[in-house]
Amino acid sequence: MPERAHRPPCGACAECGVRTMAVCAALADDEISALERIMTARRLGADETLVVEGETRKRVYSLTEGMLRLSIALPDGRRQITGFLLPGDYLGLADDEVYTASVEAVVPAALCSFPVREMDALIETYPRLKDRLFRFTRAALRQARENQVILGRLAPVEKLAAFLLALSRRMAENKLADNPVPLAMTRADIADYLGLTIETVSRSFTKLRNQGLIRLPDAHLVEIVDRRSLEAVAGTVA
Amino acid sequence: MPERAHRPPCGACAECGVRTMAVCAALADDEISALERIMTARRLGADETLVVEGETRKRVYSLTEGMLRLSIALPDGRRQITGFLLPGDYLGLADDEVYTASVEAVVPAALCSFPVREMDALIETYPRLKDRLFRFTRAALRQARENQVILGRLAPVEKLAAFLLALSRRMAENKLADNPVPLAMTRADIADYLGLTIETVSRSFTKLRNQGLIRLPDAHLVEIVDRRSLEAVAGTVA
DNA sequence: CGGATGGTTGACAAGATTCAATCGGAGTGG
DNA sequence: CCACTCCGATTGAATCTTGTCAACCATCCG
Repeated sequence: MPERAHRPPCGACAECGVRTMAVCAALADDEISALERIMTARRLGADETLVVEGETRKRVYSLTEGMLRLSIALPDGRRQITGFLLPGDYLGLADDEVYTASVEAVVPAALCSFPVREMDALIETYPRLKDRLFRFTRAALRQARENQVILGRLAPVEKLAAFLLALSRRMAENKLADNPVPLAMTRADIADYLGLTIETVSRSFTKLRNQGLIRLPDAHLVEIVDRRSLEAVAGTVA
Repeated sequence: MPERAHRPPCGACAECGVRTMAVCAALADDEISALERIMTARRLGADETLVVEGETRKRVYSLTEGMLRLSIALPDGRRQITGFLLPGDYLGLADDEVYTASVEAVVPAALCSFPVREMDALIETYPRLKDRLFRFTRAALRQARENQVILGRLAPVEKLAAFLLALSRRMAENKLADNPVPLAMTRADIADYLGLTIETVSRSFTKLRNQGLIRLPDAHLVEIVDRRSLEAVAGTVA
């Protein structure tokens, strides 16, 4: 059977790596075709833009591979990254009419794309779909509030420690390598996520390394050596 | 007719000041009794604690009068206020099993209290109730992300400007005095909300006042004199 | 009247940002 | 295959902002 354009990036939903974690997990195997029918596969190259804040919200997405960053820009160029999306995460939870954040690929990514209208219809048809999205939204809200604590009350090293632990935890939840943690994003991304400068992020990495809490085989791979102490540094946030 | 214990603080739902804004607005006048039946009125004195983070989530609330603060504490005593609740706001959107934040009254408050179990049942009975709560949750998520920008990327004066504008806007939305804005909370609350110290908050107020953007008849009343310029300072956040 | 609480202001110090230089790896082109 | 360039990351030094500590003020309440 030839490949169709609107097949999930990973083949069919049945064989999808995030089948048990993503939105679609709300649907049984015999219901999934309804979702497949309105779905389009989409691939993004590194740093490619998927959504620009302010655009009308026409499509929603489910990430299957790679990593995305959500960011909000200030008029003068400053930028705050409000979250990183991992495979299994849903994109479009927060917004109604227009996107309130831009979305770019951190690394090459694959996602399932759905028209909002048709997805909304499906949500009304399958209550468990709505429930699952509701659950996702609540989790996102908790995480955003957790981030408020990190941004507002932690010192740079503490922020980084909390970030690494949270990332490791989420990677584990989504069944990805969680130690050593591969850091797909750049120092600039981390800085814009934690409300710091790249220099301060770099120095914080060095501090954690010198204290023996982490190892850095290279700049994009973090081995958590002493999780307990790292948690102590993070103030048990995350 | 004598007052019953589980009447809304403001009388019956029909005469409630937030009837058109709160969760209950999802129900028609002839459906509201279902909500009234599971509801208990609750009043809080200033600084009284309603919820301690970590507790199991047994009840959810709808605020009818006053103001609440949501906060998360660090083991060493540092505190981040993640949000202020105004009349019409719902309490319990983010959490599942346990509360992830503490809740205290900023000023004397009145609220409708619902057992989670029975509320959940009602939510399943009245789809519009669920939809409204979903909408509330999305709005809360957007606001939390907005706060991430404020906390992560704005300078102190900018933070305060953004805070005052956002508060004024929300007060207007909830049909409360929006200019001059009554500041129910203390400088310490504002500091813990914006990730600053009380001294820096105080200095920022003084700066905005000296620039002629606001007037401060007293410490708890802010008149926005030059909204446009204040927005410029805030970087059009909020 | 006096004490307590919350707010403002000042002086100082600590810490992060800024600016600048260096390093290292990846990719390119000769 | 190697040299070169470019980009990201790290490190150092100076600056500047914010936090800290302290004093002072005003108001409220007993």
